[in-house]
Amino acid sequence: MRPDQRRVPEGVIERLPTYLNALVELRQDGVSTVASSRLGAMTGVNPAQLRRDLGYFGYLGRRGVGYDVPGLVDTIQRILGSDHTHRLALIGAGNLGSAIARYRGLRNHGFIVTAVFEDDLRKVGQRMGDLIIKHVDELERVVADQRIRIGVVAVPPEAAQSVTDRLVRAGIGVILNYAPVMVRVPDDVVLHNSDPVRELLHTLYYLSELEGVASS
Amino acid sequence: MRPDQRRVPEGVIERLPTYLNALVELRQDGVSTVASSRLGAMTGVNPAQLRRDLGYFGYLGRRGVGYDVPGLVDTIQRILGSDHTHRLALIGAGNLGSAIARYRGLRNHGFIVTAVFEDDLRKVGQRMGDLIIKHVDELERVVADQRIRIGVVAVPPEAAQSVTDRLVRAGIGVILNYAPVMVRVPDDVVLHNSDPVRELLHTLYYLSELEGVASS
DNA sequence: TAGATTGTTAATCGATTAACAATC
DNA sequence: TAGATTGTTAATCGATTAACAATC
Repeated sequence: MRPDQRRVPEGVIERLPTYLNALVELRQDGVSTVASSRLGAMTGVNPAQLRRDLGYFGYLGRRGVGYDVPGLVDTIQRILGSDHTHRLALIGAGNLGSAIARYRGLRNHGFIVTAVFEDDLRKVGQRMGDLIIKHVDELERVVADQRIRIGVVAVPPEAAQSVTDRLVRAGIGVILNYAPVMVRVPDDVVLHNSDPVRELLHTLYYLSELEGVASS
Repeated sequence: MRPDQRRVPEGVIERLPTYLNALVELRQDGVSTVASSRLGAMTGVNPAQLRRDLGYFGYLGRRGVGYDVPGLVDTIQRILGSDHTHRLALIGAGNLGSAIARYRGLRNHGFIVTAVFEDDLRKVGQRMGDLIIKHVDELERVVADQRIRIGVVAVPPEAAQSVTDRLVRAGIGVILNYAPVMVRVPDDVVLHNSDPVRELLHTLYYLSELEGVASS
């Protein structure tokens, strides 16, 4: 088993987008080469770990010099798959949906919302940015026609599971769920439940700890 | 050092909200007692790990019986600090801000948005739910008056760091940042950067892997 | 060449899991 | 009591870090 075929730990994959952010920043500033110590300081990662992480993908720095910034940007984008554009289907044209559609970070990383779906007939047919809001019944057809592989769920909690099931049936590969319920998907679909409450509860613990709240 | 004074690993804290969700569900269904095997199956956590996690807080189940559902709900809420209500300051009254203010999950877990701030004078003075949108210049005063300790940043990326700095100066303890930039805070402030793009990039990797895209 | 920084080995650390005596 | 399930020990696993020879 060659090193670049070894299974890559999930922690490594989670750190790649962080590296990418820092590297894009460096590239904008015209920096052509970066040492693991500097990139580590920028991202809060131990330099040894950073070198090891990059090693998983067989990416080579130059001893005594460091890593080539543009080259590493390209490499990480290729590893993550963000070196080409991805079409997103957005389900839910409420406040959250509008916020997502408008989100600049998405376009910068090659994500383009190419279809928006809604249940509410008053919204169907209206514009959202360059797109016309479609009825959710068209979901399967449009997803297939446009060969969309990523779905973003931004509907009320009651509707989240049924929308998710439709996306799965339509053959989508990745679902990002922003509804405040956990949804379930088959094993072959990649799911990310984004629950702000869970994040808040999690940080809350550290708040109490910081303030030294007695537990008795 | 007694076991309940040992430092609790971060992974444990991250799992607590998941346990809490499942337990609340069980409680709604009138289940009074649950074994680690069942709760583990519901949450995707190994039963042994679950028992160990609860052990960190000195919480005791009953051998041969399991864990008391309402008791465990109370205990986890107390550990996380969600056994009493928390006031939130929301900064940014755009689409994202509106979505957050309306988010039901928050109120269910004791989080109440009690102040909304905006930069845009056209929005200042308007209503959002029961609240009047305030100008961001009032932030420090209102946060101090209402003794708010949690701030949620939902402003455009350019404004995120300066808003964060104001929150820090106002003495806030926890900041949830939903703007698509990393912001920096002093060590004594708990920060959570919620970057949807990072989540997307991360899931994207698994999509390519699933589809067996060749890397050469 | 001399200085810098990598790639990688070995050591450390911590988290996860299996197993089982204790006990409800 | 017999069956069930905990709390906890010991074993495993994997990730992180320090250290340094290789090398630009």
